[in-house]
Amino acid sequence: MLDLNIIRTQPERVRQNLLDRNDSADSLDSILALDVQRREILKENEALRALRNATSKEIGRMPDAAAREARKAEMREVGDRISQYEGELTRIEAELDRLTSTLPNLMDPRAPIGPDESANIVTRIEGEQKTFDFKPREHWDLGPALGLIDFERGVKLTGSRFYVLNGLGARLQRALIAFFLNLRQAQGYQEVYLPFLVKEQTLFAAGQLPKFRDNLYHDAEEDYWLVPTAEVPITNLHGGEILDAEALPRRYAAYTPCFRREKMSAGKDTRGIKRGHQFDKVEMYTFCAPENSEAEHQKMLADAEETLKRLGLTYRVKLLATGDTGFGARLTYDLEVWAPGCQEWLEVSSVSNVGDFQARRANVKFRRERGAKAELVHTLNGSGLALPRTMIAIMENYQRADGSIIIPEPLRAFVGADVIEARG
RNA sequence: GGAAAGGUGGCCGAGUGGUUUAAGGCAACGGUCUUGAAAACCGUCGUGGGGCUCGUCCUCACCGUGAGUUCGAAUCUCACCCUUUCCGCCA
Repeated sequence: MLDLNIIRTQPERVRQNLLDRNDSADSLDSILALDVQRREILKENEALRALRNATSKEIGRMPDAAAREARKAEMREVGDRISQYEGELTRIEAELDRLTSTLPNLMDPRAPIGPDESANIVTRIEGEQKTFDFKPREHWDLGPALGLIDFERGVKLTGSRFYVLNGLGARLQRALIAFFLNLRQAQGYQEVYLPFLVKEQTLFAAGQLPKFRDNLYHDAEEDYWLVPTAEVPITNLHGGEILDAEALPRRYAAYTPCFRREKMSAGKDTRGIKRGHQFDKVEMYTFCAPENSEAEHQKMLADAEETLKRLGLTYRVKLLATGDTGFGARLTYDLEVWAPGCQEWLEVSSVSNVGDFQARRANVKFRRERGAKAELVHTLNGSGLALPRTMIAIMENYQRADGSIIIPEPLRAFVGADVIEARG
């Protein structure tokens, strides 16, 4: 959520931001008009309420019954007018909320300006794209061949874009989760285990609702929503709280499955396990003071990169353009890992500084010192990492000519094997 | 799922229609006293919105949430949510 005061005082900045994001700026003028209306009515309504409060007190002290009744009649009329104004206010505020809650965050000026992903900038490539003396196979070929991935049975159980992991396939994923969480802990993130079902307000605070309703799974019976990322529950861990300055930064790491309807990317990446309706992820999340969010952003990016380095995977860092940056983010780096089988750079992490955007929606504040005014914190989130695509990268990068896959050293203890052997 | 009790500021807790401007206490913070500390005493001590004369200012809202009754609601009515205890069920 943007600060209404910024919308009011710097409307042109907000308008330009919407245009840079390749978003519509149509609602802006309505918002400004509603804001003026709201304050006019509020002012008059408050004057009436003040009058009624004062008069009601008088009535309580009046000894004369007739005079009392006359005053009551007057106040009945005032009450009617208050009701009218409040009906108006309710209507205006609902509309104002509806419109402002769909405005995206203001971009960091360092983000390249451009309408879509074509304007993203690759800032670095770390490592060499591996070469093979045979033609590397794609994971959708290798996985079933080694008995790691079973696409048919996933479809049988649920439908398209669901799959089953078997044996060492399942074990490899579990190993990655344990490896990630241990690394996060060493990097200063506290592990949390969270509900995978949340209520509507939790999704609103994280910025998923109302705008991205179509991409979420919802249980109508209980009015619960399946989390699309751990970012959603973590954002609300401190919802409505005022944190002590000494408690910041607060860094969390959580493993959760993520559920996405993928309505917005229907038809894209249907092959393999790159884009399912359910996938696992370890997420990093930080609450900090505003002046520290840039440093925390760099730390989180470095922490995510460290994961890929330890796994010996080649990756590149992208700075996302205005038109490709997520709704709540001010600045986002994507990490993309090289998959030599399908010959693609796969996004395994997205590391964003969200500023006070989610903190305002979730009402998370901190106090610099006793007696100081509570201020909104900044929040940051980053994948650390998405599991299926990391699995793809490992399978495709560590495959050998005979069809077997070497397990990267840091995972061996967790998997309990050094190699996934080809089947006879 | 059933029954009962409950939900008031950071915490405890009073408040059943108007002297409440949410009492009182605890904790915290500032001060006086003290060689220092404790004690005692004095003071400060919620969030959000709006206004202008921008202040140690005025005003509105908020006592789980939402409606309702009333000139006036923390207080009365209705619905819902949550917590605790007991019962049932269950990994």
